[in-house]
Amino acid sequence: MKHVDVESRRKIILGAIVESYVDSAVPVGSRAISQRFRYSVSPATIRNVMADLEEMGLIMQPHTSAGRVPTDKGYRFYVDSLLEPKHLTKEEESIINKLIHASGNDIDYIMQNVSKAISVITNVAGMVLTPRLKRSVFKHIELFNIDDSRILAVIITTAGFVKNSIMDTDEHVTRQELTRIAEFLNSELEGISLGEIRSHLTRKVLEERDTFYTFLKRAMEILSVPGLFRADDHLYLDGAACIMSHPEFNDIGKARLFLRACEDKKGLLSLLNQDMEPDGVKIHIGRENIDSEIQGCSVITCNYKIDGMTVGAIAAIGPTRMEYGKIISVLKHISAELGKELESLG
Amino acid sequence: MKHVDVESRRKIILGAIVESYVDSAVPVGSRAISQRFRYSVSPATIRNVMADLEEMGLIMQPHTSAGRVPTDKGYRFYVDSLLEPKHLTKEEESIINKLIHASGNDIDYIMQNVSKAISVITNVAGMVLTPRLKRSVFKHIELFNIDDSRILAVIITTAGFVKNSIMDTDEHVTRQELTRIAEFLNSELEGISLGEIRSHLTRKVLEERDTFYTFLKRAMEILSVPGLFRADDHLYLDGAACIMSHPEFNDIGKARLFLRACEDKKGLLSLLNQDMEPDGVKIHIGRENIDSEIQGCSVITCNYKIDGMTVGAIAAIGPTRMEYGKIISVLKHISAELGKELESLG
DNA sequence: ATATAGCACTCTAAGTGGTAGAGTGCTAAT
DNA sequence: ATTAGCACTCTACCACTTAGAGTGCTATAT
Repeated sequence: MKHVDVESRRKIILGAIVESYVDSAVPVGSRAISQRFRYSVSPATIRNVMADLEEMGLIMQPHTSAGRVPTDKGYRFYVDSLLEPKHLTKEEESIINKLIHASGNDIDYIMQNVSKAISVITNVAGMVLTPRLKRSVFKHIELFNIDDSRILAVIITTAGFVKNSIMDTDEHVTRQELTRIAEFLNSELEGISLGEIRSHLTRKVLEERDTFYTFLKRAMEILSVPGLFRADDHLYLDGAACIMSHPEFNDIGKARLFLRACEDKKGLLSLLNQDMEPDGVKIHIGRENIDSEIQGCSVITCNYKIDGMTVGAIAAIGPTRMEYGKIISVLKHISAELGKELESLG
Repeated sequence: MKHVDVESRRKIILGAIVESYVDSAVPVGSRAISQRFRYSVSPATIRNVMADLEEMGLIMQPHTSAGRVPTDKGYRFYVDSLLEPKHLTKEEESIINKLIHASGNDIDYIMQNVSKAISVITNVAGMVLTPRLKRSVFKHIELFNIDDSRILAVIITTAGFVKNSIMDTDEHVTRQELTRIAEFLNSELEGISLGEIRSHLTRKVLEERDTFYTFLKRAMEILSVPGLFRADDHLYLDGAACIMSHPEFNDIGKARLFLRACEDKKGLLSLLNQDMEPDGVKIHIGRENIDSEIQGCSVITCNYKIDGMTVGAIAAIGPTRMEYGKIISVLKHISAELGKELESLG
């Protein structure tokens, strides 16, 4: 630390400030940093560097005679440039794995446990976006009458998801006809993602206008029931309570805003959806979030995959002052484990 | 008010204290009560009555020179003996009905909207317990292979709920055999509640030991897959944020306890389950709740029915200081509307 | 040229004392 | 039985003080 160039020293000290502040939630002063390096540099020197960092907008003082606190920009720099991957402890891994893999084969239950796992390990709120059906691949459809005017359709995807939907029909469709339609669809749609089914069939109708027309049209009608492919975008959230243990939510007003944002779900949903495309971990710090209600918060998201295909996302949301390194590792790990678990169901 | 017997006067004043406190969250003094009755009795008289009520344990003083606050016992007396039914406004009814009936035929969405309706109208948290499958009546089952080693079972109930489950089999079961089993079950189980299916079949096996034995046994095996009748006890919760606007949660510690209790769900779940049996509205005040975490809170629950059969429950949870009259009316109304909505899906 | 010690300065958090106001209980009068 | 009057109690609020943490600047040492 004694003889390094000014650039490296700034980085080292910024890192120390961020880590110390994340750890203690108290503005960190020059003395504390100096101590952290066993007084190999004096507080006065640290103060000079701090003045630079403040000028660069990476840290700030809540008031004149307080220590420094990282700004959003400071966190961003920390996250982008000097964050080191943090390994999970054996214990943590085992808690996570237990929660995920002991869930039986009920998707709902798995999702609940995953969001709980995130929040328990990271001490911020955990979220999970259910696997998008649209991104799943068609495997099998079954159609049958449940009474004179209603048909039940059951679709199974390669990943083992089952989606069913009841539709009303004006005219009675015979069992034979339903079987024929199902057989046709089964051979026709194999390997197509659910999101593409409608456009695929429309194309087919145009191509084979004469031969199959009425038959195809009926199949289309059946599949066009609303709800069959409706985005099944359930958002699981857990650990909103443990957020309250962070001092930034001592102000009850902020706590309420945060909870409201969590309950609203629309904003978070769109954020997760938008973050699903690029692979890997995405980080949104403080004011970078469009959603004004959760400024002062950071959101870290990560997609998860089944058989190499992104189908959903998990996330952690908490105060800007969060353990970025740890949370990133946790999300990566959970994303992988969740993928495995879902594949094993398929 | 001037010339009534002492007993009635006590009741009237207790009622006034409760209502005033519920309204303002401020300990109510003798002056305020006197004013409430246009000074037809003087503060001094009120004080005498208050001293009696305090001795009876119905009200208490936070400190010597403060007004009075109802105790749990006071609320209980108020709720049991002097609560008058409160009618909802047209607006409120229309908001509720819009939320419930505009939900399409997706159960998940309906439940979400019902819990939101409760919390929006009552300004405390709303909860809904999904319809218990076990209490639903069997209508139809369909079985088919999805691949060599797995079978998909789809059960439909008279109320129109669909439940499906995938089961692994050691040996391949042919399509013909599945059809025969399904036909058998369809004729055998009609009108039986899902909860009774297993015992019904066990009895059957014993009765017809010789003729059908292996056939029945296979049917049993298929139906005994875990998860097919597993309690589908999803608990929907909404409005945890609006709880924070009540002054009793200004203490962040209490807020955290409350949130934790809401997230834990186990306690609430068992409370709702236990309250499902008796018909109508049930009220749990403060320390009456076993769950120590939500002491200081009250829970009001109400069952709901499909075709006269109780299948689930709704509830409101908030600080002890809540608008009992209004919330009771809201839950009654929503219970009825939810029942209607679910019947219309069946 | 860089690092450090020393010092004056600033600001907060916490504690102190004093006051106004709300509410009570008791007693005596109606 | 009811009420007016009064002494008493307790809280909430305000102004004020003080200790302590942290800073920036300057002069000195390396």
